[in-house]
Amino acid sequence: MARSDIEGVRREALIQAAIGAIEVEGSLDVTMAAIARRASVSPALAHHYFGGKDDLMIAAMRHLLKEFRAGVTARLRAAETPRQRVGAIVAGCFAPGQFTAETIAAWLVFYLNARRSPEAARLLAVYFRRLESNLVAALSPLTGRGAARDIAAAAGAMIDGVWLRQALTPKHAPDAAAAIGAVERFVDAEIARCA
Amino acid sequence: MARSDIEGVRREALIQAAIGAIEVEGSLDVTMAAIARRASVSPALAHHYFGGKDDLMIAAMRHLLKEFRAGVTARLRAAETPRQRVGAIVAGCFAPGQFTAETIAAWLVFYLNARRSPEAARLLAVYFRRLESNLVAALSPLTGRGAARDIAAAAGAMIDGVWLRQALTPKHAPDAAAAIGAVERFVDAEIARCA
DNA sequence: CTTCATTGATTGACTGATCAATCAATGAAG
DNA sequence: CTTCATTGATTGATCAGTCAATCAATGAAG
Repeated sequence: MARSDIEGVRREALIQAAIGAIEVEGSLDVTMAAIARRASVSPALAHHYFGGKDDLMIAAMRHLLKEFRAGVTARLRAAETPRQRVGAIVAGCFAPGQFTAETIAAWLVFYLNARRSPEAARLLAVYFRRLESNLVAALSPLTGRGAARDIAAAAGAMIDGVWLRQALTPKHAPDAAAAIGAVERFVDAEIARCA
Repeated sequence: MARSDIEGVRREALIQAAIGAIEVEGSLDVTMAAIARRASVSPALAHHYFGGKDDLMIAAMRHLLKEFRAGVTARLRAAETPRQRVGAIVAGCFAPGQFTAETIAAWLVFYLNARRSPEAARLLAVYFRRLESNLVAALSPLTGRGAARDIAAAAGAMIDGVWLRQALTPKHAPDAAAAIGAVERFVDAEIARCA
């Protein structure tokens, strides 16, 4: 492997290890040693590349955010009608990579962390704003701008709620189809109310 | 103060202090020293009454659960029609004591903790089961048992989602009326679908 | 093709701080 | 005098972060 690639590989491995450790532990209270062990490097190396634990956590969060956004935008590009665009966003929220108990637990951890870390709060705010403005844009042609805002807020809450419940019932495998169905039914009902 | 009351007073104070500390910190990673300081006692006393940190956390969680349940059952007793019973449950979820950013943060912390603590998971499971069965019982006369189950699950998810969003936007004070309105609109629409 | 200096990767050992938990001692109420 | 509440001091463990020292790859000079 070319030497210039090593840094990228290590950073990636450490970020994945951090997310994995957070998922398993259900808390940001994971040791650098545990993360480093997962990435098969020494704890010192994690500090070498990320400076400190906080920076690694922010990097891990940014990674999750980026993955999520990529899934949504890919689905949005394939959509043609406004209603399909709404469906694309909903489906993106329950994509196989996103809708697992472990990933959701990691999201929750980051949510809570945002209460303490301004940087984490800023990242999450950007994510929420993008998701909501995507939804509003997709809904506006169907319901008008004002109603679109209300529906987007409610649908967003419902999506988060389904996520949350899923994270807490590790007995059942996440049922993405049922989740999407519930949210879509809600959206359809709300659109009908505006027609 | 009678000597026999002291223990109860201290336990109560320590539980409240624990919840307060968790709310502020947004994590179970609060020190016994910080909790004890909030309760104006020494750290050693907290251990004396609760045995260990885990036990104190479980006690705090149990306390939150009990408060929540008391609010819902009080509202349920005042309801007369099935639809009113549904409304009572929804309103109970957004009661002033429950629907604050700090309390919600504490709930989230306990949620995540349930991934690690079997006792916490058991307590949460009881809470979920009760809430859902209350909802199903209230909805069944209106929609039939099968549909009631589906609607209860979706409404529960929506309630949790509204909670979650609220915990993450500490800028806005929680708007209980809007939250109740959104959930009730959803429930009404779902009931209408079954009529 | 060698040699060797440079640079980045990597680590083990260490440190200072923090924290849960313990315990023996104190003191007040009955 | 007995019992229980209460605490200060202490301990052992854990962890983030540091540092000086190796190791390995690259490339330039001869």
